[in-house]
Amino acid sequence: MPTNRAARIVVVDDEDNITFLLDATLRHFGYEVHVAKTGREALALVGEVDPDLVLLDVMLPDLDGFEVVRRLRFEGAQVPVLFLTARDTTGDMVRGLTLGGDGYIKKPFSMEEIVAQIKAMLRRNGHQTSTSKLGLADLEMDDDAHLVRRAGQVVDLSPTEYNLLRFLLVNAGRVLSREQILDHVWQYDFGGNSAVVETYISYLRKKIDSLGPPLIKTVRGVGYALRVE
Amino acid sequence: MPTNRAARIVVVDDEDNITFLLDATLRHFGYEVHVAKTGREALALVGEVDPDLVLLDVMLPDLDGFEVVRRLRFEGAQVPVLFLTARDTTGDMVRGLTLGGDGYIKKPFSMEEIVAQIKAMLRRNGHQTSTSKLGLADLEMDDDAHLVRRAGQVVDLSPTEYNLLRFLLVNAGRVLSREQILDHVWQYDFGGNSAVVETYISYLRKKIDSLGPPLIKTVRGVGYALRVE
DNA sequence: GGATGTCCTCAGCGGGCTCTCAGGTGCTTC
DNA sequence: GAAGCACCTGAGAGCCCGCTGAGGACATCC
Repeated sequence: MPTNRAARIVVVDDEDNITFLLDATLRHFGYEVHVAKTGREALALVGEVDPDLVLLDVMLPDLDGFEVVRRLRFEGAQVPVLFLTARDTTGDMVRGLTLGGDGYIKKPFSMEEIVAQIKAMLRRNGHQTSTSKLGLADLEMDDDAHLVRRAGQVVDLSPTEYNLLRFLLVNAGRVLSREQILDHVWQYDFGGNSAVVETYISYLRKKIDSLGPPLIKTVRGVGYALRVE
Repeated sequence: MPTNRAARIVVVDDEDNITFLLDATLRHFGYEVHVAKTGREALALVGEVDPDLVLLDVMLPDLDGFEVVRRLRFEGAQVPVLFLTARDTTGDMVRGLTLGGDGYIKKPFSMEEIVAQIKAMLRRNGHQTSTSKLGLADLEMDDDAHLVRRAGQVVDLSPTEYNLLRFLLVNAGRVLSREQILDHVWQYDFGGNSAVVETYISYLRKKIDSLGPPLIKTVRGVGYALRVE
Protein backbone atom coordinates (compact mmCIF):
# COMPACT_ATOMS: atom_id res chain seq x y z
CA MET A 1 0.00 0.00 0.00
CA PRO A 2 1.33 3.43 -0.94
CA THR A 3 2.42 5.64 1.88
CA ASN A 4 4.68 8.63 1.76
CA ARG A 5 5.21 9.41 -1.88
CA ALA A 6 3.00 11.96 -3.57
CA ALA A 7 -0.27 10.48 -4.77
CA ARG A 8 -0.54 10.21 -8.53
CA ILE A 9 -3.72 11.54 -10.10
CA VAL A 10 -4.87 11.12 -13.67
CA VAL A 11 -7.21 13.93 -14.82
CA VAL A 12 -9.42 13.20 -17.82
CA ASP A 13 -11.38 16.02 -19.44
CA ASP A 14 -11.56 17.45 -22.93
CA GLU A 15 -12.00 21.05 -21.77
CA ASP A 16 -8.64 22.75 -21.49
CA ASN A 17 -9.89 25.26 -18.93
CA ILE A 18 -10.80 22.51 -16.54
CA THR A 19 -7.67 20.45 -16.90
CA PHE A 20 -5.54 23.58 -16.55
CA LEU A 21 -7.28 24.56 -13.32
CA LEU A 22 -7.14 21.08 -11.88
CA ASP A 23 -3.55 20.57 -12.92
CA ALA A 24 -2.45 23.78 -11.22
CA THR A 25 -4.49 23.24 -8.08
CA LEU A 26 -3.56 19.62 -7.55
CA ARG A 27 0.11 20.22 -8.16
CA HIS A 28 -0.09 22.97 -5.59
CA PHE A 29 -1.37 20.42 -3.10
CA GLY A 30 1.58 18.19 -3.83
CA TYR A 31 -0.01 15.64 -6.13
CA GLU A 32 1.60 14.28 -9.24
CA VAL A 33 -0.79 15.09 -12.06
CA HIS A 34 -1.19 13.48 -15.49
CA VAL A 35 -3.71 14.75 -18.02
CA ALA A 36 -5.64 12.94 -20.75
CA LYS A 37 -8.19 14.46 -23.10
CA THR A 38 -10.01 11.39 -24.39
CA GLY A 39 -11.18 8.07 -23.08
CA ARG A 40 -8.61 6.10 -25.02
CA GLU A 41 -5.82 8.36 -23.91
CA ALA A 42 -7.05 7.87 -20.36
CA LEU A 43 -6.91 4.08 -20.62
CA ALA A 44 -3.39 4.20 -21.94
CA LEU A 45 -2.27 6.72 -19.35
CA VAL A 46 -3.70 4.76 -16.44
CA GLY A 47 -1.90 1.68 -17.64
CA GLU A 48 1.28 3.64 -17.89
CA VAL A 49 1.43 5.62 -14.63
CA ASP A 50 -0.68 3.38 -12.34
CA PRO A 51 -2.35 6.28 -10.52
CA ASP A 52 -3.87 6.36 -7.03
CA LEU A 53 -6.94 8.18 -8.28
CA VAL A 54 -8.63 9.06 -11.56
CA LEU A 55 -10.64 12.26 -12.05
CA LEU A 56 -12.88 11.45 -14.96
CA ASP A 57 -15.30 13.60 -16.90
CA VAL A 58 -18.39 11.60 -17.83
CA MET A 59 -18.69 13.37 -21.19
CA LEU A 60 -15.75 12.61 -23.43
CA PRO A 61 -15.38 12.84 -27.18
CA ASP A 62 -14.85 9.11 -27.74
CA LEU A 63 -15.74 6.68 -24.95
CA ASP A 64 -17.88 7.97 -22.11
CA GLY A 65 -16.70 7.87 -18.52
CA PHE A 66 -18.64 4.74 -17.66
CA GLU A 67 -17.15 2.83 -20.53
CA VAL A 68 -13.68 3.92 -19.48
CA VAL A 69 -14.23 2.59 -15.98
CA ARG A 70 -15.74 -0.60 -17.30
CA ARG A 71 -12.65 -1.24 -19.36
CA LEU A 72 -10.36 -0.33 -16.52
CA ARG A 73 -12.10 -2.79 -14.24
CA PHE A 74 -12.07 -5.41 -16.93
CA GLU A 75 -8.32 -5.06 -17.08
CA GLY A 76 -8.25 -5.53 -13.34
CA ALA A 77 -7.44 -1.93 -12.36
CA GLN A 78 -8.78 -1.20 -8.88
CA VAL A 79 -8.00 2.51 -8.90
CA PRO A 80 -10.78 4.64 -7.38
CA VAL A 81 -12.53 6.99 -9.77
CA LEU A 82 -14.06 10.37 -9.12
CA PHE A 83 -16.49 11.37 -11.86
CA LEU A 84 -17.08 14.92 -13.04
CA THR A 85 -20.66 15.33 -14.20
CA ALA A 86 -22.41 18.21 -15.95
CA ARG A 87 -24.69 20.47 -13.99
CA ASP A 88 -27.84 19.16 -15.62
CA THR A 89 -27.01 15.50 -15.42
CA THR A 90 -30.21 13.54 -15.40
CA GLY A 91 -31.03 11.25 -12.55
CA ASP A 92 -30.24 8.00 -14.27
CA MET A 93 -26.85 9.21 -15.43
CA VAL A 94 -25.81 9.87 -11.90
CA ARG A 95 -27.09 6.48 -10.89
CA GLY A 96 -24.41 3.99 -10.25
CA LEU A 97 -21.67 6.53 -9.92
CA THR A 98 -21.16 6.23 -6.22
CA LEU A 99 -21.08 2.46 -6.17
CA GLY A 100 -17.96 0.52 -5.53
CA GLY A 101 -16.41 3.30 -3.54
CA ASP A 102 -16.34 5.71 -6.44
CA GLY A 103 -17.72 9.21 -6.20
CA TYR A 104 -18.79 12.10 -8.32
CA ILE A 105 -18.68 15.87 -8.36
CA LYS A 106 -21.10 18.13 -10.16
CA LYS A 107 -19.77 20.79 -12.48
CA PRO A 108 -19.21 23.57 -11.80
CA PHE A 109 -17.31 22.78 -8.64
CA SER A 110 -14.98 24.75 -6.43
CA MET A 111 -11.38 23.73 -5.86
CA GLU A 112 -12.10 23.39 -2.17
CA GLU A 113 -14.82 20.85 -2.90
CA ILE A 114 -12.79 18.78 -5.24
CA VAL A 115 -9.68 18.73 -3.10
CA ALA A 116 -11.77 17.69 -0.12
CA GLN A 117 -13.29 14.85 -2.13
CA ILE A 118 -9.94 13.73 -3.42
CA LYS A 119 -8.50 13.64 0.07
CA ALA A 120 -11.48 11.73 1.38
CA MET A 121 -11.19 9.18 -1.39
CA LEU A 122 -7.45 8.70 -1.00
CA ARG A 123 -7.99 8.35 2.71
CA ARG A 124 -10.59 5.64 2.23
CA ASN A 125 -8.23 3.80 -0.04
CA GLY A 126 -5.47 3.86 2.46
CA HIS A 127 -3.20 6.19 0.63
CA GLN A 128 -3.06 8.99 3.12
CA THR A 129 -2.56 8.75 6.80
CA SER A 130 -4.53 11.95 7.33
CA THR A 131 -7.89 11.74 8.98
CA SER A 132 -11.09 13.44 8.02
CA LYS A 133 -10.48 15.81 10.92
CA LEU A 134 -9.01 19.27 10.88
CA GLY A 135 -8.42 21.43 13.89
CA LEU A 136 -6.92 24.53 15.39
CA ALA A 137 -6.89 25.32 19.07
CA ASP A 138 -10.37 24.50 20.37
CA LEU A 139 -11.85 24.46 16.86
CA GLU A 140 -12.50 21.09 15.24
CA MET A 141 -13.88 20.11 11.86
CA ASP A 142 -14.83 16.58 10.83
CA ASP A 143 -15.42 16.18 7.13
CA ASP A 144 -17.09 12.77 7.25
CA ALA A 145 -19.69 13.95 9.69
CA HIS A 146 -19.63 17.43 8.20
CA LEU A 147 -19.49 18.78 11.71
CA VAL A 148 -17.78 21.80 13.26
CA ARG A 149 -17.19 22.36 16.94
CA ARG A 150 -15.75 25.24 18.91
CA ALA A 151 -14.91 24.54 22.53
CA GLY A 152 -16.88 21.30 22.28
CA GLN A 153 -19.99 23.08 21.11
CA VAL A 154 -21.44 22.18 17.70
CA VAL A 155 -21.57 25.11 15.30
CA ASP A 156 -24.15 25.13 12.56
CA LEU A 157 -22.71 26.39 9.28
CA SER A 158 -24.14 26.88 5.81
CA PRO A 159 -22.35 25.12 2.93
CA THR A 160 -20.41 28.20 1.89
CA GLU A 161 -19.47 29.06 5.44
CA TYR A 162 -18.28 25.51 5.90
CA ASN A 163 -16.15 25.51 2.77
CA LEU A 164 -14.65 28.87 3.64
CA LEU A 165 -13.74 27.70 7.11
CA ARG A 166 -12.13 24.58 5.75
CA PHE A 167 -10.06 26.59 3.32
CA LEU A 168 -8.90 28.81 6.16
CA LEU A 169 -8.14 25.80 8.34
CA VAL A 170 -6.16 24.00 5.67
CA ASN A 171 -4.11 27.14 5.27
CA ALA A 172 -4.06 28.06 8.95
CA GLY A 173 -1.48 30.73 9.71
CA ARG A 174 -1.17 31.74 6.10
CA VAL A 175 -2.70 34.99 4.88
CA LEU A 176 -5.15 34.47 2.04
CA SER A 177 -6.27 37.22 -0.30
CA ARG A 178 -9.91 37.73 -1.21
CA GLU A 179 -9.12 36.54 -4.72
CA GLN A 180 -7.44 33.39 -3.51
CA ILE A 181 -10.40 32.67 -1.32
CA LEU A 182 -12.82 33.34 -4.14
CA ASP A 183 -10.89 31.07 -6.48
CA HIS A 184 -10.88 28.18 -4.06
CA VAL A 185 -14.11 28.40 -2.15
CA TRP A 186 -16.48 29.65 -4.81
CA GLN A 187 -17.34 27.74 -7.97
CA TYR A 188 -14.99 28.40 -10.80
CA ASP A 189 -17.68 30.15 -12.82
CA PHE A 190 -18.62 32.61 -10.10
CA GLY A 191 -18.95 36.05 -11.68
CA GLY A 192 -19.69 38.30 -8.71
CA ASN A 193 -17.33 40.52 -6.83
CA SER A 194 -14.98 39.66 -4.03
CA ALA A 195 -16.92 41.60 -1.43
CA VAL A 196 -18.90 38.43 -0.72
CA VAL A 197 -15.85 37.16 1.04
CA GLU A 198 -16.11 39.95 3.58
CA THR A 199 -19.71 39.11 4.21
CA TYR A 200 -18.91 35.47 4.79
CA ILE A 201 -15.97 36.27 7.03
CA SER A 202 -18.39 38.33 9.02
CA TYR A 203 -20.82 35.40 9.23
CA LEU A 204 -18.07 33.08 10.36
CA ARG A 205 -16.92 35.50 13.01
CA LYS A 206 -20.40 35.71 14.40
CA LYS A 207 -20.64 31.94 14.61
CA ILE A 208 -17.06 30.96 15.49
CA ASP A 209 -15.27 33.86 17.09
CA SER A 210 -18.13 34.57 19.42
CA LEU A 211 -17.43 31.27 21.20
CA GLY A 212 -13.90 32.10 22.30
CA PRO A 213 -10.91 34.27 21.57
CA PRO A 214 -11.11 35.46 17.96
CA LEU A 215 -9.38 33.15 15.49
CA ILE A 216 -10.01 34.98 12.24
CA LYS A 217 -7.48 37.72 11.71
CA THR A 218 -7.78 40.52 9.16
CA VAL A 219 -4.55 41.54 7.52
CA ARG A 220 -5.30 44.99 6.24
CA GLY A 221 -4.58 45.41 2.56
CA VAL A 222 -3.87 41.72 2.10
CA GLY A 223 -6.57 39.36 3.27
CA TYR A 224 -7.46 36.99 6.08
CA ALA A 225 -5.80 34.28 8.11
CA LEU A 226 -6.48 31.97 11.00
CA ARG A 227 -4.42 32.69 14.09
CA VAL A 228 -1.92 30.01 14.94
CA GLU A 229 -0.33 30.99 18.22
CA MET B 1 -13.37 -23.11 8.51
CA PRO B 2 -12.37 -19.79 6.98
CA THR B 3 -11.79 -16.94 9.38
CA ASN B 4 -9.92 -13.75 8.78
CA ARG B 5 -9.12 -13.64 5.10
CA ALA B 6 -11.48 -11.87 2.70
CA ALA B 7 -14.33 -14.09 1.60
CA ARG B 8 -14.10 -15.18 -2.02
CA ILE B 9 -17.21 -14.74 -4.12
CA VAL B 10 -17.82 -16.06 -7.62
CA VAL B 11 -20.33 -13.98 -9.58
CA VAL B 12 -21.99 -15.64 -12.57
CA ASP B 13 -24.07 -13.54 -14.95
CA ASP B 14 -23.98 -12.92 -18.67
CA GLU B 15 -25.02 -9.26 -18.39
CA ASP B 16 -21.99 -7.02 -18.16
CA ASN B 17 -23.88 -4.29 -16.35
CA ILE B 18 -24.76 -6.61 -13.53
CA THR B 19 -21.34 -8.12 -13.10
CA PHE B 20 -19.80 -4.65 -13.28
CA LEU B 21 -22.05 -3.38 -10.51
CA LEU B 22 -21.59 -6.42 -8.32
CA ASP B 23 -17.87 -6.50 -8.87
CA ALA B 24 -17.49 -2.85 -7.87
CA THR B 25 -19.78 -3.09 -4.88
CA LEU B 26 -18.46 -6.33 -3.44
CA ARG B 27 -14.85 -5.30 -3.83
CA HIS B 28 -15.72 -2.14 -1.97
CA PHE B 29 -17.00 -4.27 0.89
CA GLY B 30 -13.75 -6.14 0.99
CA TYR B 31 -14.64 -9.32 -0.84
CA GLU B 32 -12.47 -11.03 -3.39
CA VAL B 33 -14.55 -11.23 -6.56
CA HIS B 34 -14.27 -13.55 -9.55
CA VAL B 35 -16.57 -13.24 -12.54
CA ALA B 36 -17.87 -15.86 -14.97
CA LYS B 37 -20.24 -15.24 -17.87
CA THR B 38 -21.49 -18.76 -18.62
CA GLY B 39 -22.37 -21.91 -16.75
CA ARG B 40 -19.32 -23.81 -17.95
CA GLU B 41 -17.04 -20.93 -17.08
CA ALA B 42 -18.65 -20.89 -13.65
CA LEU B 43 -17.95 -24.57 -13.07
CA ALA B 44 -14.33 -24.15 -14.01
CA LEU B 45 -13.92 -21.01 -11.92
CA VAL B 46 -15.44 -22.55 -8.81
CA GLY B 47 -13.08 -25.49 -9.11
CA GLU B 48 -10.22 -23.11 -9.48
CA VAL B 49 -10.76 -20.53 -6.72
CA ASP B 50 -12.80 -22.57 -4.21
CA PRO B 51 -15.10 -19.67 -3.23
CA ASP B 52 -17.05 -19.13 -0.02
CA LEU B 53 -20.14 -18.12 -1.93
CA VAL B 54 -21.50 -18.23 -5.47
CA LEU B 55 -23.85 -15.58 -6.85
CA LEU B 56 -25.54 -17.33 -9.73
CA ASP B 57 -27.93 -16.02 -12.33
CA VAL B 58 -30.59 -18.61 -13.11
CA MET B 59 -30.68 -17.65 -16.78
CA LEU B 60 -27.42 -18.35 -18.52
CA PRO B 61 -26.61 -18.79 -22.20
CA ASP B 62 -25.53 -22.43 -21.89
CA LEU B 63 -26.44 -24.36 -18.74
CA ASP B 64 -29.06 -22.85 -16.49
CA GLY B 65 -28.36 -22.06 -12.84
CA PHE B 66 -29.99 -25.22 -11.52
CA GLU B 67 -27.91 -27.37 -13.77
CA VAL B 68 -24.77 -25.58 -12.61
CA VAL B 69 -25.62 -26.25 -8.98
CA ARG B 70 -26.51 -29.88 -9.74
CA ARG B 71 -23.10 -30.43 -11.29
CA LEU B 72 -21.32 -28.58 -8.50
CA ARG B 73 -23.00 -30.79 -5.91
CA PHE B 74 -22.27 -33.87 -7.97
CA GLU B 75 -18.61 -32.95 -7.85
CA GLY B 76 -18.94 -32.60 -4.10
CA ALA B 77 -18.74 -28.81 -3.83
CA GLN B 78 -20.55 -27.63 -0.71
CA VAL B 79 -20.29 -23.92 -1.41
CA PRO B 80 -23.51 -21.99 -0.68
CA VAL B 81 -25.24 -20.54 -3.70
CA LEU B 82 -27.32 -17.40 -3.92
CA PHE B 83 -29.50 -17.37 -7.04
CA LEU B 84 -30.31 -14.27 -9.03
CA THR B 85 -33.72 -14.68 -10.60
CA ALA B 86 -35.45 -12.66 -13.30
CA ARG B 87 -38.24 -10.31 -12.41
CA ASP B 88 -40.95 -12.63 -13.70
CA THR B 89 -39.81 -15.87 -12.13
CA THR B 90 -42.72 -18.30 -11.65
CA GLY B 91 -43.86 -19.56 -8.29
CA ASP B 92 -42.61 -23.11 -8.54
CA MET B 93 -39.24 -21.93 -9.69
CA VAL B 94 -38.98 -19.96 -6.47
CA ARG B 95 -40.10 -23.03 -4.56
CA GLY B 96 -37.34 -24.99 -6.17
CA LEU B 97 -34.84 -22.41 -5.08
CA THR B 98 -35.88 -22.32 -1.47
CA LEU B 99 -36.02 -26.12 -1.26
CA GLY B 100 -32.38 -26.32 -2.20
CA GLY B 101 -31.58 -24.61 1.06
CA ASP B 102 -29.74 -21.77 -0.61
CA GLY B 103 -31.18 -18.32 -1.04
CA TYR B 104 -32.32 -16.28 -3.97
CA ILE B 105 -32.63 -12.62 -4.87
CA LYS B 106 -35.05 -11.19 -7.37
CA LYS B 107 -33.74 -8.95 -10.10
CA PRO B 108 -33.61 -6.04 -10.05
CA PHE B 109 -32.11 -5.79 -6.59
CA SER B 110 -30.46 -3.02 -4.63
CA MET B 111 -26.88 -3.19 -3.38
CA GLU B 112 -28.12 -2.88 0.17
CA GLU B 113 -30.29 -5.97 -0.28
CA ILE B 114 -27.70 -8.13 -1.88
CA VAL B 115 -24.93 -7.22 0.51
CA ALA B 116 -27.23 -7.92 3.44
CA GLN B 117 -28.09 -11.33 1.99
CA ILE B 118 -24.48 -12.15 1.32
CA LYS B 119 -23.49 -11.23 4.83
CA ALA B 120 -26.32 -13.28 6.28
CA MET B 121 -25.36 -16.29 4.21
CA LEU B 122 -21.67 -16.07 5.02
CA ARG B 123 -22.56 -15.64 8.66
CA ARG B 124 -24.72 -18.76 8.61
CA ASN B 125 -21.83 -20.64 7.11
CA GLY B 126 -19.47 -19.51 9.80
CA HIS B 127 -17.36 -17.29 7.64
CA GLN B 128 -18.02 -13.95 9.26
CA THR B 129 -17.97 -13.04 12.88
CA SER B 130 -20.25 -10.03 12.41
CA THR B 131 -23.60 -10.11 14.10
CA SER B 132 -26.96 -9.39 12.57
CA LYS B 133 -27.57 -6.55 15.00
CA LEU B 134 -27.13 -2.85 14.43
CA GLY B 135 -27.91 -0.07 16.82
CA LEU B 136 -27.60 3.56 17.74
CA ALA B 137 -28.72 5.07 21.01
CA ASP B 138 -32.15 3.58 21.77
CA LEU B 139 -32.62 2.40 18.18
CA GLU B 140 -32.01 -1.28 17.43
CA MET B 141 -32.16 -3.26 14.22
CA ASP B 142 -31.91 -7.03 14.00
CA ASP B 143 -31.39 -8.29 10.48
CA ASP B 144 -32.13 -11.93 11.18
CA ALA B 145 -35.46 -11.11 12.75
CA HIS B 146 -35.94 -8.19 10.36
CA LEU B 147 -37.05 -6.13 13.30
CA VAL B 148 -36.61 -2.52 14.32
CA ARG B 149 -37.16 -1.07 17.75
CA ARG B 150 -36.98 2.44 19.11
CA ALA B 151 -36.99 2.78 22.89
CA GLY B 152 -38.05 -0.86 23.12
CA GLN B 153 -41.06 -0.30 20.93
CA VAL B 154 -41.31 -2.27 17.67
CA VAL B 155 -41.49 -0.04 14.58
CA ASP B 156 -43.21 -1.29 11.46
CA LEU B 157 -41.27 -0.36 8.34
CA SER B 158 -41.84 -1.01 4.66
CA PRO B 159 -39.00 -2.77 2.80
CA THR B 160 -37.60 0.43 1.35
CA GLU B 161 -37.81 2.22 4.68
CA TYR B 162 -36.02 -0.68 6.29
CA ASN B 163 -33.22 -0.73 3.74
CA LEU B 164 -32.79 3.02 3.96
CA LEU B 165 -32.55 2.88 7.72
CA ARG B 166 -30.00 0.09 7.56
CA PHE B 167 -27.86 2.03 5.14
CA LEU B 168 -27.99 5.04 7.44
CA LEU B 169 -27.18 2.87 10.45
CA VAL B 170 -24.23 1.17 8.80
CA ASN B 171 -22.87 4.61 8.03
CA ALA B 172 -23.97 6.25 11.26
CA GLY B 173 -22.34 9.61 11.80
CA ARG B 174 -21.29 9.95 8.20
CA VAL B 175 -23.15 12.28 5.86
CA LEU B 176 -24.58 10.47 2.85
CA SER B 177 -25.63 12.24 -0.33
CA ARG B 178 -28.96 11.57 -1.99
CA GLU B 179 -27.13 9.89 -4.86
CA GLN B 180 -25.14 7.64 -2.58
CA ILE B 181 -28.35 6.63 -0.89
CA LEU B 182 -30.11 6.07 -4.19
CA ASP B 183 -27.27 3.95 -5.52
CA HIS B 184 -27.23 1.69 -2.50
CA VAL B 185 -30.80 1.48 -1.31
CA TRP B 186 -32.78 1.60 -4.54
CA GLN B 187 -32.80 -1.06 -7.23
CA TYR B 188 -30.11 -0.66 -9.81
CA ASP B 189 -32.56 0.01 -12.61
CA PHE B 190 -34.34 2.82 -10.80
CA GLY B 191 -34.61 5.68 -13.26
CA GLY B 192 -36.43 8.31 -11.22
CA ASN B 193 -34.99 11.28 -9.50
CA SER B 194 -33.39 11.57 -6.11
CA ALA B 195 -36.35 13.38 -4.61
CA VAL B 196 -37.72 9.99 -3.53
CA VAL B 197 -35.04 9.93 -0.92
CA GLU B 198 -36.57 13.00 0.67
CA THR B 199 -39.95 11.35 0.76
CA TYR B 200 -38.57 8.25 2.45
CA ILE B 201 -36.57 10.29 4.92
CA SER B 202 -39.81 11.98 5.75
CA TYR B 203 -41.52 8.58 6.25
CA LEU B 204 -38.70 7.40 8.48
CA ARG B 205 -38.83 10.55 10.54
CA LYS B 206 -42.52 10.06 11.12
CA LYS B 207 -41.95 6.50 12.30
CA ILE B 208 -38.60 6.78 14.06
CA ASP B 209 -37.96 10.33 15.13
CA SER B 210 -41.41 10.70 16.60
CA LEU B 211 -40.50 8.15 19.29
CA GLY B 212 -37.68 10.16 20.83
CA PRO B 213 -35.15 12.85 20.15
CA PRO B 214 -34.66 13.18 16.37
CA LEU B 215 -31.88 10.95 15.01
CA ILE B 216 -32.00 11.82 11.33
CA LYS B 217 -30.11 14.98 10.57
CA THR B 218 -30.34 16.98 7.34
CA VAL B 219 -27.11 18.52 6.16
CA ARG B 220 -28.25 21.18 3.75
CA GLY B 221 -26.59 21.00 0.37
CA VAL B 222 -24.98 17.67 1.22
CA GLY B 223 -27.31 14.95 2.39
CA TYR B 224 -28.43 13.08 5.49
CA ALA B 225 -26.80 11.46 8.48
CA LEU B 226 -27.71 9.71 11.68
CA ARG B 227 -26.73 11.63 14.78
CA VAL B 228 -24.01 10.06 16.81
CA GLU B 229 -23.64 12.24 19.88
C1' DG C 1 -62.83 -7.11 -7.40
C1' DG C 2 -62.42 -4.40 -3.47
C1' DA C 3 -59.19 -3.28 0.29
C1' DT C 4 -54.72 -2.48 1.72
C1' DG C 5 -50.02 -1.36 1.44
C1' DT C 6 -46.18 0.34 -1.04
C1' DC C 7 -43.80 3.16 -4.20
C1' DC C 8 -43.11 7.19 -6.54
C1' DT C 9 -44.24 11.91 -8.47
C1' DC C 10 -45.35 16.41 -7.94
C1' DA C 11 -46.36 20.91 -6.40
C1' DG C 12 -46.78 24.35 -2.85
C1' DC C 13 -44.71 26.54 0.91
C1' DG C 14 -41.70 28.00 4.22
C1' DG C 15 -37.43 29.21 5.36
C1' DG C 16 -32.53 29.23 4.82
C1' DC C 17 -28.83 30.75 1.85
C1' DT C 18 -26.39 33.74 -1.22
C1' DC C 19 -25.15 37.91 -2.68
C1' DT C 20 -25.52 43.04 -3.16
C1' DC C 21 -25.44 47.36 -1.32
C1' DA C 22 -24.90 51.19 1.56
C1' DG C 23 -23.96 53.42 5.77
C1' DG C 24 -20.86 53.14 9.52
C1' DT C 25 -16.37 52.42 11.84
C1' DG C 26 -11.73 52.62 12.49
C1' DC C 27 -7.04 52.77 10.63
C1' DT C 28 -3.47 55.38 8.16
C1' DT C 29 -1.21 58.98 6.34
C1' DC C 30 -0.04 63.57 5.83
C1' DG D 1 -6.91 66.08 13.21
C1' DA D 2 -8.83 65.69 8.71
C1' DA D 3 -9.22 63.14 4.59
C1' DG D 4 -9.26 59.02 2.48
C1' DC D 5 -9.31 54.32 2.38
C1' DA D 6 -10.19 49.52 3.91
C1' DC D 7 -13.07 46.95 6.18
C1' DC D 8 -17.34 45.66 8.76
C1' DT D 9 -22.04 44.51 9.12
C1' DG D 10 -27.13 45.08 8.91
C1' DA D 11 -30.85 44.91 5.76
C1' DG D 12 -33.11 42.96 2.16
C1' DA D 13 -34.22 40.76 -2.52
C1' DG D 14 -34.42 36.71 -4.88
C1' DC D 15 -33.48 32.20 -5.29
C1' DC D 16 -32.97 27.62 -4.10
C1' DC D 17 -33.49 23.75 -1.14
C1' DG D 18 -35.79 20.59 1.55
C1' DC D 19 -40.28 19.07 3.71
C1' DT D 20 -44.61 17.17 3.33
C1' DG D 21 -49.40 16.21 1.87
C1' DA D 22 -52.03 14.51 -1.86
C1' DG D 23 -52.76 11.36 -5.18
C1' DG D 24 -52.08 7.93 -8.90
C1' DA D 25 -50.07 3.46 -10.30
C1' DC D 26 -49.32 -0.98 -9.13
C1' DA D 27 -49.05 -5.36 -6.58
C1' DT D 28 -50.89 -8.42 -3.16
C1' DC D 29 -54.18 -10.39 -0.27
C1' DC D 30 -58.63 -11.66 1.10
